[in-house]
Amino acid sequence: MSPTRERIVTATAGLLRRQGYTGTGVKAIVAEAGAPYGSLYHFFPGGKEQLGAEVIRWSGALYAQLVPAVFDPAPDVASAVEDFFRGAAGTLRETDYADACPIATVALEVASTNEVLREATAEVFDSWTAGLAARFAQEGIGEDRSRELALATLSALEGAFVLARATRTTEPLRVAGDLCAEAVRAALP
Amino acid sequence: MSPTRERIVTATAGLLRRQGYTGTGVKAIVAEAGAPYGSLYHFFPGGKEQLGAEVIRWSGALYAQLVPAVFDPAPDVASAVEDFFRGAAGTLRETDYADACPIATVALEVASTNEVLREATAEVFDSWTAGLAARFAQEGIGEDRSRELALATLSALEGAFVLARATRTTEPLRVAGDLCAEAVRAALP
DNA sequence: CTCCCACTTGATAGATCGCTCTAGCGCCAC
DNA sequence: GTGGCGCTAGAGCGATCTATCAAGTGGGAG
Repeated sequence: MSPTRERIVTATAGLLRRQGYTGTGVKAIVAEAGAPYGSLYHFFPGGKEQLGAEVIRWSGALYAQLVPAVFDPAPDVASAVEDFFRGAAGTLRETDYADACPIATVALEVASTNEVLREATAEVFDSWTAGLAARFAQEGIGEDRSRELALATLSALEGAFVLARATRTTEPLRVAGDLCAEAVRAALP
Repeated sequence: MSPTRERIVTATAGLLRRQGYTGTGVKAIVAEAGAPYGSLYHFFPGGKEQLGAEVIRWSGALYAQLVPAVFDPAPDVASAVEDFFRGAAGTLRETDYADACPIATVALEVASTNEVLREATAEVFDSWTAGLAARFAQEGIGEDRSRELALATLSALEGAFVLARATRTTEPLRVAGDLCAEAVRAALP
């Protein structure tokens, strides 16, 4: 793939994560990417919306890789959940509470205003849920219960991100992580 | 208070909830409020930012009233938590997945871009946390544990809103509500 | 070499952004 | 009636938004 196109995608991903969709201008994207203005419309003839949809899915796939990266080395699945929340807290602090979920801000913005982008965010959340549920099922938890735990864990994580970024504390991530880890532990056979 | 000023505040609250801060133009606000353009700047000389900060706090105070409204008639505090999530799910469905948290979208948008508005959202989240924690403490749960449960419950609720609006399902609210209610039940003396 | 096409470049269109400004309306005090 | 004032009313400013466009660059195929 063209390096320019790649730079546009990664630059947009960073901007969407921090400022959301409507808050990110095309001008800011090409400036951040160091790309000429016309190149963006060469690679993304659908404009900002097409670029946004692709970046949402790209960020979603990238973030999904964190699940095996954290769960594989963990001693058990419950402490993996704890590690996941703890790692997110660390990233948040290191980036001055900027880098949390790459798509949550956009998801809320577009949920009632842009069906194309809303579907992209829904796909990503579904894939994350499925990935997490598979991990739980792998430990012997029933399929339905695994899916419930995955949804609840993802909800707690996303919500903790909201509170943490607003209040500039990582406390929500700690207590939400403990709550989920405990629930997972209790569900283990 | 002037009825025009009040209409501007309520109209802005509705728009911020659905479309966020950057996605809501001043023109859209005055159109929705049926108010003349100049009136907005008469009542809010600080412009869009001042209006936004006031609306965040106003919506926060309004939403805080839901806690006693749901918790008072409930048989016990754990089922009150369940009722809260169930009620949110009902509202979400009735409004075509538009009306969830009145400030979450704005909170994520401004967390790294506007300190004035970020502080307003932080204040609201803090007040909600305190209100919820007081309810738990009232039932004999220790002060620290009450605060933890309040933070975790609020996190789960906010995150479930994100997933629910994106995927257009109320399932996240159900499982997150169950998780929190169970945790509260376990913490009761 | 020439031709071709993917890609770069930036000026610019047309719409919309937040905001300011002047003008005037309607009500109350005097 | 007259003056003052809270509020209404909307034209219009400069800036910024997304998107388009024509022109140009560069490298590989023939």
